[in-house]
Amino acid sequence: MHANLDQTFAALADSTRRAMLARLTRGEASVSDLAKPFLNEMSLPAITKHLQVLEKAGLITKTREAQWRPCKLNADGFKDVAKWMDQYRAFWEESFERLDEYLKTVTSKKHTKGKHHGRKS
Amino acid sequence: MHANLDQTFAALADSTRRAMLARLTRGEASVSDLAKPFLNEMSLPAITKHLQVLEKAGLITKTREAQWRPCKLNADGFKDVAKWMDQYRAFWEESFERLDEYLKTVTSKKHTKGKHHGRKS
DNA sequence: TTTATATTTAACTCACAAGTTAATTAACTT
DNA sequence: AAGTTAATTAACTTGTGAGTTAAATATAAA
Repeated sequence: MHANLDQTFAALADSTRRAMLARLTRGEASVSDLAKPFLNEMSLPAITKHLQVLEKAGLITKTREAQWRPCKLNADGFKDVAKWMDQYRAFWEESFERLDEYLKTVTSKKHTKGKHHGRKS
Repeated sequence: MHANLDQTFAALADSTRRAMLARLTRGEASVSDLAKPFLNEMSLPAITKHLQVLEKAGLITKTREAQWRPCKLNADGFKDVAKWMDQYRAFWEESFERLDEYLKTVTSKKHTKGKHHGRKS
């Protein structure tokens, strides 16, 4: 099932779904595990739908274990996004450097280096 | 005008808008420049709306020059996405490495290294 | 001042995403 | 077999995103 970027970005455009992904960085979780933080805000079928969106977007995979459906992150979707982002990396990293240059001219205090995700000094 | 991730990802979930961003990597462009490739598929007001979405998402900025509105990429939106992606980088890069390991076990041919965007060997 | 070019706003339609409740399927437990 | 827990499906409502056409605004050129 090959997701396209439209689906993947659309899946990411929802904070509930992003929170679910964040939870999954700490390891596999069942649907009800993932649902727990949201059951005061929305119903279980809503959760099921969110997970279906994430799965079709290639961001998670769901397996079966007795009556549970363990979910885990799927690298495919993330890779697609990362690959797409790569064509813009030069642009926004350059803009970090412009900021650095700027700060050097207006600031006497030293500003911490390596703040920008440790990349490119 | 501070965009949130919901808006930014939603803006990216449309191939017309992504094509506009791609065009802008080659430099500033007016609304009608950006519209040109799409005018057989959609009207000019539709283009205007797409650009408004991109602007509110913090992905482009629009300025004024006579009757034109030159647009250019805005690093802010890209940084936000990149920052968010960073918390998953370890995960999907690790999965590249797992793939490397796997390929070593099933393949006798050498497979090219540094293919994965040159990162992490 | 009129006309042409560039872009936006207004008002509307249509499709679809996100939520709901009620009913259903699936596997385990007693 | 009956009951419990986990998750999904069905059917529906509602809000919003993406497109439309027609009209309005803004600047430049004649």
